Amino acid sequence: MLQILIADDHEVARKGIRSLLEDRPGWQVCGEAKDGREAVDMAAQLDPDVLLLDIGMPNLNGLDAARQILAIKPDARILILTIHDSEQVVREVLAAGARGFLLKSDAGRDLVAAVEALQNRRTFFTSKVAQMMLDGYLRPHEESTICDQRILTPREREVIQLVAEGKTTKEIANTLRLSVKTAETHRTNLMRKLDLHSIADLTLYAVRNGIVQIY
Amino acid sequence: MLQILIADDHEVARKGIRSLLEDRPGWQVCGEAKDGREAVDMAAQLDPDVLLLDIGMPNLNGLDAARQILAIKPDARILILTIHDSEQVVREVLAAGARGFLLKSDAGRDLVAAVEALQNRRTFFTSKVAQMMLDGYLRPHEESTICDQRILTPREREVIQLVAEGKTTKEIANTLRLSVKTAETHRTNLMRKLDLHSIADLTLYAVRNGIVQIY
DNA sequence: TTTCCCCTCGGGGGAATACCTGACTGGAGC
DNA sequence: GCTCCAGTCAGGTATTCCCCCGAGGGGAAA
Repeated sequence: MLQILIADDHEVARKGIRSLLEDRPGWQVCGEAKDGREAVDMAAQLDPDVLLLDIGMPNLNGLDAARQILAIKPDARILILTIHDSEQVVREVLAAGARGFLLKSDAGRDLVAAVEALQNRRTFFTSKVAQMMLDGYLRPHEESTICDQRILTPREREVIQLVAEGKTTKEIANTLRLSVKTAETHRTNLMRKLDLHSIADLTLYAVRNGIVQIY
Repeated sequence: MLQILIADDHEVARKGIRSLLEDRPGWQVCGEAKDGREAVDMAAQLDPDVLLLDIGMPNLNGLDAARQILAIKPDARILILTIHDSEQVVREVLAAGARGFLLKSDAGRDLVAAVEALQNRRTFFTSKVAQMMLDGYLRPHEESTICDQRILTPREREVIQLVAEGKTTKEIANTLRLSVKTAETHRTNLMRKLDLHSIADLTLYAVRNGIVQIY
């Protein structure tokens, strides 16, 4: 039985995905997470075979969640679901180690095929993205904008997302199970690295770089 | 001689607009402002007949700038230039007292005609917007999202924009020529009105409601 | 006129931030 | 072995934020 975990912050999206999958014999949705952090925790507990992760989620976005999940479960096959399809996003998805990339607009048509591909340890990419990869595969990599991996460490990306979501240092420490001082240290390091000097600056940086979702 | 003031945060945009206008006999670009605040100051000093204001500008956006300019120069004719064309934006533009609305994508074709219309004390609206107004003119007004006029006072909108742009209280006080305490008061009032409790929350609110530009 | 509201400014105080120091652990890479 | 770095935690200090309080002027609306 193929165990599938769904992570999306919108319940309707989760239910919609579930409905597309659960009448399929041999497949079972073993859990639903409403953000990336829950997805990581549930992945550790439930050990799903395939994970469907939305990118734009509160607390921890889908890309960082994918990285964390693959660090503890290298065999997990991850399909990224998103509404965005820029080349930069695709690069980040691939760099995060995901096996598939599906636009939500294509999910109704292609979701079963995508999960089937991952089940058989193949990859799956939305047609538009597949074409994009063929067109621009050898183009020089531009600077990364979303969830920048070169500058920020994974922990720092987690912290900046929570900062930008309006959480206080104490809340961040609780969420990440850290001391307040450690959360402060990460925030300080972020500011030094990015040459920013206030919460508002960090928030704008996160918004501009897609680390948090606006809507 | 028709005196024209241009306000846009991008120099290339200002030069482009200027080039479209300055070979026209009887017209003169009397100044260029790089944000709304400069536009207000220059409008008071230069007393232009027609003002071309971009909406998305730092420090003070084009809509609030239009309101301030019309408060001190009721005869000024204002043309709003923007890349957005949602119905909500159009409503806000009209409510601000602008005489015209031109999409930047149409500027090359229609800018001269638009300024000509304002010169003759007529209005001008991008064709797409004109159609939109005909279609939906009598539809019930939805809640305002951009530069919300019902909840926030003009001063408060100025403050929240500066807060969300990462400025410190001291910088805000200097920009608005206020005491630090007054800037604090406005920030506090904003937080109470909006039920927000941190700079990051205010920033996200401003981003979500289009008070600041993200890109 | 009276009553609002907006704008302005101040005091005070507790909390949080910004920035510095130093230190320990563990893992990855040399 | 060693270095390097991410991650963890702590102390200290100056600054800023956040939220009370009060107060006065001015303009618009009742």
